[in-house]
Amino acid sequence: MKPSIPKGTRDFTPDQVVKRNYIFDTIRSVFVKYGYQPIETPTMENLSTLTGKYGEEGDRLLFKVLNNGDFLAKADEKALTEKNSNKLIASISKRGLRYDLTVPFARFVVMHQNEISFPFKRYQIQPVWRADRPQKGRYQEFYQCDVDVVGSNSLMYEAELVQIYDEAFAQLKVDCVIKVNNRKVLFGLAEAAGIADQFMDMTIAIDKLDKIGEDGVRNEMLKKEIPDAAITQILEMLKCDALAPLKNYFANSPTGLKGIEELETFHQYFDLYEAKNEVKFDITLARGLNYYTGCIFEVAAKNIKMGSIGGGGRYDDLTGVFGLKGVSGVGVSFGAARIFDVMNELDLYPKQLSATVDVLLIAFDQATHQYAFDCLNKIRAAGIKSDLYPEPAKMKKQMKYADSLKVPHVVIIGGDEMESGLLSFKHMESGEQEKLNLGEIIGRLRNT
RNA sequence: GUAGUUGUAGCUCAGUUGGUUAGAGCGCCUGAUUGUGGUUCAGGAGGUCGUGGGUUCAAAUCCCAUCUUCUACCCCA
Repeated sequence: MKPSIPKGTRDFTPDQVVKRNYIFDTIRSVFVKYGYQPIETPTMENLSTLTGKYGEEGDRLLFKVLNNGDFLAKADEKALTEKNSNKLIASISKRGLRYDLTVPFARFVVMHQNEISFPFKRYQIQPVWRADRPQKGRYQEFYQCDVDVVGSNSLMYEAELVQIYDEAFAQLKVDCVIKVNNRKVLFGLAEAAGIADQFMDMTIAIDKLDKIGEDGVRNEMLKKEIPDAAITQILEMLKCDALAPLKNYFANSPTGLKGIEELETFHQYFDLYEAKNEVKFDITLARGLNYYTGCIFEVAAKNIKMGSIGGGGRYDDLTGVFGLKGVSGVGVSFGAARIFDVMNELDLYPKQLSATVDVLLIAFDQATHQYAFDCLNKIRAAGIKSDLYPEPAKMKKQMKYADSLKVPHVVIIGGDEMESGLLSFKHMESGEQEKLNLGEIIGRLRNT
């Protein structure tokens, strides 16, 4: 049969995994430094845990897992004869693949509430699945790196999470702009314009501003039957790039004023930190996921056309649906696949990143091969990544193998070398070669 | 889910109005070089033309279906 993989998924070669691990390790080290603890959750969740948490669109993008056994015998016959897929699902699928890491985390917090102490700071690096149409930078399977803290309303954490973004991307050398807004400010816009009940429609339209422009947003809102006067007022308010002038608009919107106050508090903390990337208030930042209630964040890479490489925000009551009220959470997510793509295109990886060994040993006959194996053990005992060509083959073949693996050094062991104990140590890039004993070779390799 | 697009050697791609045995570059293998890779030269291997049907004397080429790629919506990391 012809091998293939499902659409929107991909294999990772050793080279790519090394790069991806570099990203994970970098991000993880920042998480750990800021005091976050690792957790993992199952690949599959109960479908009931997932449905309804991501809006109608999200439900459509959920991967459902078909029940085992004779699932058709237990299927909803009415839905089956009606060919009503949505209705049928409940009776033939009780599990689904995780869509993000936030909802499973909320479930985790509720289930383990008596074992964890609040505020609980966790990070989680695992793949998620979405049945979306694949495009550039959009896959059906991709890793997310989430950091969240639940059980505290302190805006210190908003500042901390933006710091984490800044520090992680600075370490990865990805230039980016971190956009900050507050859902309450957006609500203030709707309230000030007298269309509080159409808040969601307004938000979705505003979110597209940089894509479809002011006129596009106006049309979008007109379609949703938002009054012309309100639209004009909203578009006017959207021109604000600072907090102070907004206060006048929000005179009659307590929620809007609260949003401003939260952003001001955020800045009181955050401004004590010297950011390496651009961090800016962007009133047009909306974000789709509707569980956000306070500050929201999004990260966009500079110098490249790519969707957002991270996003997050505060959600006041995510655990509420699982029966735990009044626990506030705030968190951000790193989109590993997109960061990976950005770093590939901009070639931002450190040069020494390599999947292979520091030295390859080669030998020419059975006696030298066994001698070389003994040398290999000693080199490995010294903690140096090393390997021996598996058989005494032609030198050309072995050298070519070393070259294709980009091994920086080769140790050549023939009869002369074995007798004298002075091995030929070759530096592949320069082509230079010298005779050294094993101890000296290990010393050289340690210093590189 | 809607609309379009792509698929030919390991990779990047040619392939005429349908017409002999489907090509190139790179890569790979062998040798020139019995102990020296990345350069050079000579030779060689490698293809169900995404898959399944159909039209035709004849299909990589035309038609239909399907899978996949990429793109715009939608949404999003």
